[in-house]
Amino acid sequence: MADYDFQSIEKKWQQYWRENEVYRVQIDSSRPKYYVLDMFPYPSGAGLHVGHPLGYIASDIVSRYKRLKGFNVLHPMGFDSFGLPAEQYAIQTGQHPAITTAQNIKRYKEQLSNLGFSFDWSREVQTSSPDFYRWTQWIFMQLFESWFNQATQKAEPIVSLTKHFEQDGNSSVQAACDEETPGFTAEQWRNFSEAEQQKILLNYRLTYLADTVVNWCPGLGTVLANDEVKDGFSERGGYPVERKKMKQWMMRITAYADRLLEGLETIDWTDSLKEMQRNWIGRSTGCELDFKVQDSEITLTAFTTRVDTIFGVTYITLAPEHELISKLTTADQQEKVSAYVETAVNRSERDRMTDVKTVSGVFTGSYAINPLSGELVPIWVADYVLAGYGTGVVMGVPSSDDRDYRFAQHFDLPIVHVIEETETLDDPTEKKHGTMVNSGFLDGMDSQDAIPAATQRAEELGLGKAKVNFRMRDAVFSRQRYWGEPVPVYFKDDIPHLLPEDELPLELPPVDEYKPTESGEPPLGRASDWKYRDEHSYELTTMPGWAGSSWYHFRYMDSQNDEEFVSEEAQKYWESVDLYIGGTEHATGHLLYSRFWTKFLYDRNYVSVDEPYKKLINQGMIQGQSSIVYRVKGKNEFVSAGLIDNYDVTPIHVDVSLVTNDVLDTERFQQWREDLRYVTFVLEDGKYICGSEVEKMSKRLFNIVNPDDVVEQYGADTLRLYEMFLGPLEQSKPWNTNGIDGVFKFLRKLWRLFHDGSGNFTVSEETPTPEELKILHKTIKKAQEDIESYSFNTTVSSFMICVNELTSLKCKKRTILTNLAIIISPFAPHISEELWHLLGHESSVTSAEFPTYNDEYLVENTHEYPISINGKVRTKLNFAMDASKETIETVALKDETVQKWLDGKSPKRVIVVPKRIVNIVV
RNA sequence: GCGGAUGUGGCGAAAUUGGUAGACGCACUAGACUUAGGAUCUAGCGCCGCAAGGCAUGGGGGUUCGAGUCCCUCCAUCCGCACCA
Repeated sequence: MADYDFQSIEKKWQQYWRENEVYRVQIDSSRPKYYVLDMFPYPSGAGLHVGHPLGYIASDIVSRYKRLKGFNVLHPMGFDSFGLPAEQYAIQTGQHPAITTAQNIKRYKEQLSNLGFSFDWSREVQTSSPDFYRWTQWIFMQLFESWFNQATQKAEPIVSLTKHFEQDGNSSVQAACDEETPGFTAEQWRNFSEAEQQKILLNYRLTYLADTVVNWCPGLGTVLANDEVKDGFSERGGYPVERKKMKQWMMRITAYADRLLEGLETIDWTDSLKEMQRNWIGRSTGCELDFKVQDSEITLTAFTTRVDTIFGVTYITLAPEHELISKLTTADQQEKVSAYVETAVNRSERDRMTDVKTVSGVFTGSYAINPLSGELVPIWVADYVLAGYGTGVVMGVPSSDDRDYRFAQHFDLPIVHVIEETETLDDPTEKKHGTMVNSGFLDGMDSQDAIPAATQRAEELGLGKAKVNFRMRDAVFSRQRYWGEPVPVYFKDDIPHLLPEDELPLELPPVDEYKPTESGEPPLGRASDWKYRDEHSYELTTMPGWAGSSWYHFRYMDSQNDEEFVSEEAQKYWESVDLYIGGTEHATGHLLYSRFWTKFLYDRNYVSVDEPYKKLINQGMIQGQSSIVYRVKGKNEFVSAGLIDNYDVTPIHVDVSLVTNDVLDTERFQQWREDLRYVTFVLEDGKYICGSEVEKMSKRLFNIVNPDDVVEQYGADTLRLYEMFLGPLEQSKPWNTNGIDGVFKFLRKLWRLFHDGSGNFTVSEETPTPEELKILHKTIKKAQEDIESYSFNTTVSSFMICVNELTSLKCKKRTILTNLAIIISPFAPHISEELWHLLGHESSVTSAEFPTYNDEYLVENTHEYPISINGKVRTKLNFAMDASKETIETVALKDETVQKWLDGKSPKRVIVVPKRIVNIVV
C-alpha cells in the first residue's frame, strides 16, 4: 500500500463492522450505561445532504468516546416515517406511501452507512411500521383511559374518577377538564345513561373529542397544530391556513402546563430553548373579574394581570367571536355591530396577524359595572381581543396598556390615570409601576402591592378570583390524512370506544386513492369494509406526525418487544436519554410533546423517569451556498454577475454542481435543462461568474451538497473531521469546502507516521522520550476535556498539533502511536481501525480503551513569565516552577531589559501571579 | 414591541478563575526538492512603520496594576414569539 487509500480502508471496515455486528448492545448491569440519541430523520425523497450528518457525527463521537471509556452505550437510529411528502406524492402518482417511504429509507441507510456511524441497527425503529405504531396506539388508549388530578398533579386511571363520581359527584374533584362541564351529584351521576356518562367523561379524559376552532389547511386537506402553522401558512408546503370549527381529537397537554414548566429546571438544555418553551406555555398569573352588565342578568368575566389598575378601566371589550355579543347589542347599534363582527370573524388569520396596527372596534350600546369602583363603562367589540385567550373579554385601561391606549385615543374614550405621574407623559403606558392614585382604597399603595390587595377585595365581594392563565392550548390530535397512525377507536351510537388491546395494531386499510372522499371525509373513508366487527365505523382521522416521535426514545431500549412498548427491565437500565442532539426547529413541537407523554407514562407507572432528555444540544444548521445566474428579461441570454448593472435581469438559481469557485460550466449548464439548450452568455474575462447567496439547503434552491460526493472524493473520515473542524457545533454556518484539504492532509500525515518513505508499515519498539510522552499526554488530556465539553473543533486542532509535532520529531514509537490511534478513533474511525489493525489488534471497537493521561509527563521544570511594565509586556524570563514570589520579583527587577524600561524610576508595586505574569507598576 | 444569541485578521475560528489576543486550518508570499505537480518540506503572514515602536477583539464610557473576558451605554446581524390583556 503506497499511500493513504481511504476508499478501500473505509469499505473494508464498514463491512467488517456490519458483518461482526460490533455495535450491537445488550443490557449489561456490570457496566454504567450511556444513551446517546439523534433526532431521527424524516426520510425525504431528496436524500441526506451534508447538513444532516453534523449532529450525527457529534453524537457518534460521543458514543465512541464513551464506549472507549467503559460505558455500555446505546446509540440507535430510526426513521420518523409517517409524513406529508410521501402522501402528497401518493396523491399525485397513486403509489402507496409505504413504497416511497421504503425506498427513501433504503437510500438514507446507504448514505448513513457510508459515514461509518456506530449505530446499533438491530434496534432500528420506523414509526410507520405496525410493530411500532401498535404501541403508539396503545399509548393513545392509555391517555384516553386517564384523567389529570389537579390535587395530586398527576394523571390517574379513569376508574378512579368514576368511583369518585359515584360517591361524591364532581364538585369535590379537582380535575383538568373542559370549562363548560356541568356540576352533578353522585345521585345524578348514577342516574345518567351510559351515553351521558361517556359524554361527561370525555370532558376529563387526557385525549378527548371536542368541537374546537382549528387551523384548517385546505391545501393539505387537513387540520394542523399551532406549531405547524407559521404566519398563517402551513409549515410544510406553505399553504394558507384558515380557522374552522370542527370535531377533533385533542390532547389535554394544558393539564401538564405547570409540570412542563417546572421540569425545565431539572434538565440541561440551553436557556434559549427553555425560554422558547416557557413562552410557548405562556403562564401568567392574574385575576378574573366579573363585570355585571347594566339592566341585564349577564355577567362578563375579564382576565387581567393588572387588577391594580381596575380604577382606570374606562371600557370593556369583547372578542368578535364572543357568543354574548348579540344579547348585549342594543337595537340602534345592531346594524353596525353585526357588520363589524361579520368582517372581523371572516378576516383570515393572516390578515389579522399582519395588520396589528389598524385600530378597529364598535360600541355595543350596553354598559357594565366596574366590580370595584361601581362605575359604568361602555362595552365594545374589537378584534384585538382574542377569543382563544383568557375569557375573550378585556377590561380597557388606556392609561397603562398601550393597546388600550391606542384604542381609547382612536375612539376618543376617556383616560383615567391611576399611576402617579403617568398623566405627564406623552405615552402614559411607558410607566408600568408606581404609586396608585385615583384608585379609591388602593390610593397610595405601590402597584405591586395593589395587585394582591385588589384581588383580595374582589374575592371578598364575590366578584373575582385569582387565576392562572396559559397561552398554550390543548393540542389537536386529528389529521384528515392517510399516512399516519389510525386512531384505535370505533363509534357505537356516536360514542367513541377503544379497541380491545389484543386487537392492536389497527392497521391502515388499503384505499383506492389518497384523497378525501366526495363527501369530504378523510381518505380512510374510502376504505371498503373497514368496520369494527363489521358494524361499527372506525375513527377516520389519523394521528399527527408528532405522535410516534413523542415516545420513540423508549422503544429503542427494547425495540423487538412484542409484549410491551418497553420492558421494565430495559427501561430501568437505560432510564432516559443522556445526550440528545438535534435541531432547534422542534422546540415547541416534538420536544414539548415528548416531555408531555413521558410525564404521562411516568404518572401511570409505565416508566421510571419523567423527563425524556437529560441533556440537549442543538446543532447549528449547515446552510447551502446557492449559485445564481442572471437572465436578461425577455431574452435567452445570461449575464455574468459583474455586469448585471447594465441589464434588466431576473436572477435564477442554478445547480451548485455546475459551478466551481463561482464560475459556471456553461456547457453543462446548457445541458442541464431542455429549455437552456440554445441560450447565450455575456462573459467577463472569458468566464461566466455566478452570484451567490447563503440560504437553507433545499432541493428547490439547487444548493444541496450530497455527502456521498464528498466521501467519494475525500473519504468519510475527512468529512467527519471537517464538519467538526468547521466551527462550534451549535453554530450555523454555510457549507464550503475551502478548508477540507487541510483536514485531508492531516489524515495523510497521520498515515505516514505509521509508515516509512515507501509506504510500508513501520513502528519502532523504542522507549518514548519525555518529550514524546508529553506531546501524547497533552493531547489525551485536551481530547478528553474537549470531547466532554462538546468542543469538537478544538479537539481536531489538537490532533493536528500532535501529529505535526510527532512528525517533526520523526517519532514512530509503538507505545505513542497505539495511544494516538485510539484517541483519534471517535472522530476518524476507519483510519484508526486500520492503523489499530496494523499494530496487531483486532477491532478497536471491542478491544480498546481510551488512555488516561498522566500529569507527571506534563510537569514543567521551569515556567516562562511574561514581564510587563504598567500592563504592557516587555520581556520574558524563565523561572523554576517552585521559585518564590520574592525571588521572581527580585530577579525580574534586576533584569537588563526591565531596567531599560524602568528608565531609573523605582517601581511602585510588583504583582506576581504564579504561573501567569509579573506586572511592574511604575 | 418582547425574549434569546452573536459581533476577534483576507476567510473558518482559538483564548480555564480577568493575566503573552489571533492557537489550529484555509488563502496568500518567498524558498527547497523536482524531466512542472492541485505532491511534499522550510520560512513568513492582524494593521501602520526601514526600524525602534505604536495601534488593534462592533462604537463610546467605566472598574482594575492588567479587560476579548466584568459593569454601563449605543450600534449591527441572526433566531424565536408576536394585539396573550
